Amino acid sequence: MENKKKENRLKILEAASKLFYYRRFHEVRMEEIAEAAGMGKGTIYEYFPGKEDLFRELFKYSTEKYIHLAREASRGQENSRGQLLALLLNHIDFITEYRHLEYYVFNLGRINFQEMQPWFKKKKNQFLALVEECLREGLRRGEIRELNIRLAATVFTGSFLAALNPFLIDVEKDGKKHAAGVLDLFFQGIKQP
Amino acid sequence: MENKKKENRLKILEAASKLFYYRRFHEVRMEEIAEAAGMGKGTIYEYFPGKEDLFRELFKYSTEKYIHLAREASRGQENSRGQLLALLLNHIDFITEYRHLEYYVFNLGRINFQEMQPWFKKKKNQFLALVEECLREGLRRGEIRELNIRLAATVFTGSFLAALNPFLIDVEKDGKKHAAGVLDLFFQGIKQP
Amino acid sequence: MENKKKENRLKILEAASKLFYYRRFHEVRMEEIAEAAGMGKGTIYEYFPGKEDLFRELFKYSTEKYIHLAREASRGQENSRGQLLALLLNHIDFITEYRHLEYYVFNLGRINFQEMQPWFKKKKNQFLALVEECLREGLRRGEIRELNIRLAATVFTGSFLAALNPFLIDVEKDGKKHAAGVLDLFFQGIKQP
Amino acid sequence: MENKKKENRLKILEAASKLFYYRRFHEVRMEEIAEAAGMGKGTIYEYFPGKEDLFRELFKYSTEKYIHLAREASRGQENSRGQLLALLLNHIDFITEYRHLEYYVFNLGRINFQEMQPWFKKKKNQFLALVEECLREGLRRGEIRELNIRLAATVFTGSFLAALNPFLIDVEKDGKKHAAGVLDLFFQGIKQP
DNA sequence: CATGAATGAGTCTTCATTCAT
DNA sequence: TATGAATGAAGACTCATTCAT
Repeated sequence: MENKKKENRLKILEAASKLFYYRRFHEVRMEEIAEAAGMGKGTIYEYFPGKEDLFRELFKYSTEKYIHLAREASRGQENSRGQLLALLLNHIDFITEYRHLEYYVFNLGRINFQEMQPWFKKKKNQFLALVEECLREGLRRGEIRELNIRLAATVFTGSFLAALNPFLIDVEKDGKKHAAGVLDLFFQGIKQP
Repeated sequence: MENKKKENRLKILEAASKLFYYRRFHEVRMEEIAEAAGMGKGTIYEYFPGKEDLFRELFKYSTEKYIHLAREASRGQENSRGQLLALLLNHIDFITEYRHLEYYVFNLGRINFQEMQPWFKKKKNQFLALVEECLREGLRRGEIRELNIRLAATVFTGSFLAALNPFLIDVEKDGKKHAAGVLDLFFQGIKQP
Repeated sequence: MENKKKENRLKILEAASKLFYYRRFHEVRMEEIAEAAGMGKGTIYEYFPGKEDLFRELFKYSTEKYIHLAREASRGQENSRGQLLALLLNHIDFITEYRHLEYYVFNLGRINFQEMQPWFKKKKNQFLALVEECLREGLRRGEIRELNIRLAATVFTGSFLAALNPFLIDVEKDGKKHAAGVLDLFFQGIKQP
Repeated sequence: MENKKKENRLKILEAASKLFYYRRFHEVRMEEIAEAAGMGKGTIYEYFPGKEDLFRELFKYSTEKYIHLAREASRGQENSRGQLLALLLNHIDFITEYRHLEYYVFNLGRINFQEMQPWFKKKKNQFLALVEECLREGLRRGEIRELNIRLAATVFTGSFLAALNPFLIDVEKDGKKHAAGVLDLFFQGIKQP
């Protein structure tokens, strides 16, 4: 029974995330979510107090999934280049396979979910710490020059976004093939040596 | 009369953009926008056919303003480093002073404004062309090594998106002071030479 | 305009009171009230914040109307018997003509409208004061024996209820013809002299 | 088994009557009633077909209880004054101890339970007959003057409704101490002899 | 028999939009 | 041209009721 409960909760989150990706909050009706989750309208309210709450839970769920997958990906790589490439490729996988979740992770922060700020800060630091760890080990192994680790981690993460932000490129078409290029740029810089 | 018309239109756009920054589309009522713009509810409909349209116009307005300001900023810089720094600083200024507009430029792309896709693509290319131009000149002057210009432009732009994404850093506090650091990293890369 | 506003408010109150008399709160839909008041559903919300508020306002409106009519009725009677009879007849008129309002005046007190208790107490005392005034004058004129005026006022008012409570008689059929009998009993008592 | 059935039915009625006293029909949820009765939501439906039915049964249950207690009270009194006082005191006891039931007996009549009208009329007459019996015996014994017995019974009953109507007095504080006063007034009248 | 998870009919309420002034 | 009172379509949410366990 406890299992059924968790399962249903997940069904709702997954259904909702897909619907919310293409349409904004007010464009998605609770009834649609229920239908997509294969249950009755009223049932959603057994699992979430309301639409707003469901939306916030989605935000949490997505962020945690992303960080979890990133951690898995970087594990089992031997050098920092491999680890960072793994993070890049994972990112592209995520925004392709879970593109409906990516929106929450990277863009919802700006919206005024006041009460979630502390939680969000924690998650952000968890992810940056992961990148920093890769860089720090690279430094130890002499793969990376002496530099501001936190800044580098931030910029690296930003380069991911460069690879995906619709203002810049079409991820689905060009994402994966650009990953190595992005990483090389990050490693080598653009300056004439 | 023609002037009054333009003035009112602008008043509405400015008022709306501020309200939409902190709250989502469905959280802002037309009446509020009217009030903030100093006019009656019905009057907005003299200038925009509806709420959705107003929102899209906001998108256009913001994007054009951003590109205009970026172009101005890069002008009058002598080397590519100066130009790129100018773009970075302009970006930070923009997201500080016009933070309520930035949202539209960099995040609304993902939302399915089907009919605006072509327009959006054009604008995106206008901006990337500006960055590419800076890089290409740097290349000509020997400041920059041989590389894939378009990719570099994309990554560069991504790097300063990194400088603002709330998932990563607190722009208001840390934005400006990181600009040079971000640029240096972009120029030098992270690899041990 | 100010006039139109008051007029509409009244239209709603009158329509609502009729509907609420025969059916309970949850049985009457806002849409019905609107229809009965000759306006659109949304318009009611321009005049009352919600259904509950409308209900409470109805309570106030009815009580005030009753007291107003009672005051008018007792005026212009020369002796206490005439005044009390006028009150009785007015009561019967009220519960016949405004039967839909009477419910609120005499029965809603028990329901937990906590925040209205002080207001309600004030109204109750206004009415009892009116009855007491009749009795006190009767006493002065020697029409009435020495007695506890407040108690007598209370019992007199209760006798009204006797004349109307559906647990006891059918007001519409038997109300008016019993009024004088009730009053005589009140004056003479039932005891064998 | 048959016993258990009755016991549960009573548990539900008692629980429901308490909840309905302070809140209106639509404010009390079946789940609450079930909880208060110490059973599951579904179980109530084993005993009552629905919420409305439960409410009507409550009405019957309360009315019958009241009449039963009144009958008991008037028994064993020697003169009509004693009997009427007993009825008054019983009424006050009832509305104090079973205040949650009183509502049904004296106020629900007005609500349009069409199909219950005949039943209700019968009960009403049963009670009035009880009061009339007291008066008739008083008349026989010469305690009471010649009068319209039915009217007197009605007014008497009304007089103690007065003793409880919240429009008039605060029963809990003032109820009992006024009983004798009310009765005296009823016996003596207010007229100067 | 007892239960409570699932359901969806039913209703309040909001708010973009209209239009008479 | 500007307005804001009136409107009703649309949707979140509640809760009586059902029924599989």
